[in-house]
Amino acid sequence: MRSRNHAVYVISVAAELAGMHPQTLRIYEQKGLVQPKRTAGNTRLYSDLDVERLRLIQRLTSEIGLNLAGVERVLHLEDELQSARRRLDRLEAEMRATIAEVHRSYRRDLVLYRPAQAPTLRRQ
Amino acid sequence: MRSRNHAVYVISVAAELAGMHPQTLRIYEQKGLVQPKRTAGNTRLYSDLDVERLRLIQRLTSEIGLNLAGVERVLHLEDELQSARRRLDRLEAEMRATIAEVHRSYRRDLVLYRPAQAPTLRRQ
DNA sequence: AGCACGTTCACGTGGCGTGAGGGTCC
DNA sequence: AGGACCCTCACGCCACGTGAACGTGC
Repeated sequence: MRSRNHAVYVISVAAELAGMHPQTLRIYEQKGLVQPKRTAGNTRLYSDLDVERLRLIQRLTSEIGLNLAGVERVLHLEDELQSARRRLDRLEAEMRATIAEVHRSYRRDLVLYRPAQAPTLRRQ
Repeated sequence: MRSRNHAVYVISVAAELAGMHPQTLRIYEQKGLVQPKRTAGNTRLYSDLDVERLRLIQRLTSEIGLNLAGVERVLHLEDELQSARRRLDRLEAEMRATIAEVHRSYRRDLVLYRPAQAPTLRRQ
């Protein structure tokens, strides 16, 4: 599965996979929308991730009707939104954990009022 | 300050305030980007909020180069992002409050181990 | 009665996709 | 040596802004 994610394609293949004209891919690179690697001989190499990104751009332009400035902006905003939502989820989990931790700490405190039983209760 | 927020403008004035052509404003309304009120005689009335929105659209199109589909999408995404960030802030505050509440509840529980003092400690 | 509003249509410009021409690499 | 890559230029189409024409409201 590692090797599959590292498959690379020359521009004609990548264009076919994304359903686009090869020249279009060159324009997209020029505008900074995709950054394929290059061989020593300057040939573009598109990864699966690059192709996926191309398909996303394809959707944004043809279905939604964005121009390239819009694609750039929307991709950036969607990244931000996704990261904000991830932070939200993480914070929620953290909140539950912290509250549980507070409960646990008080339970430890409580046993101090019954010193005779403390040793047995305290193990783990 | 209440009345200032309810100022309204006919299309020529609103267009001037936003630095746009009146016809452009009609197109934007047709595309759903702004929704000015109407008089009984069908004349458009733009509020300060409408004008502000027009200025924002102006920035997105002229400075950033979005087309109208992009403006619509970006405005929507920015709304979502803002609401996600607000939720994040609220959740943070709520988290602090909840943890404080847990602490307080345990402090009440603790006094139960000293029934003689409980009545006085319990008030409030 | 006149001016600014309403709508619809037409034109110009610019962004974007597509193709051709010519050079280079495998 | 041939085919696919590289780049640049040119053409065509469509979106958008702007203006004109014509009717309506204040």
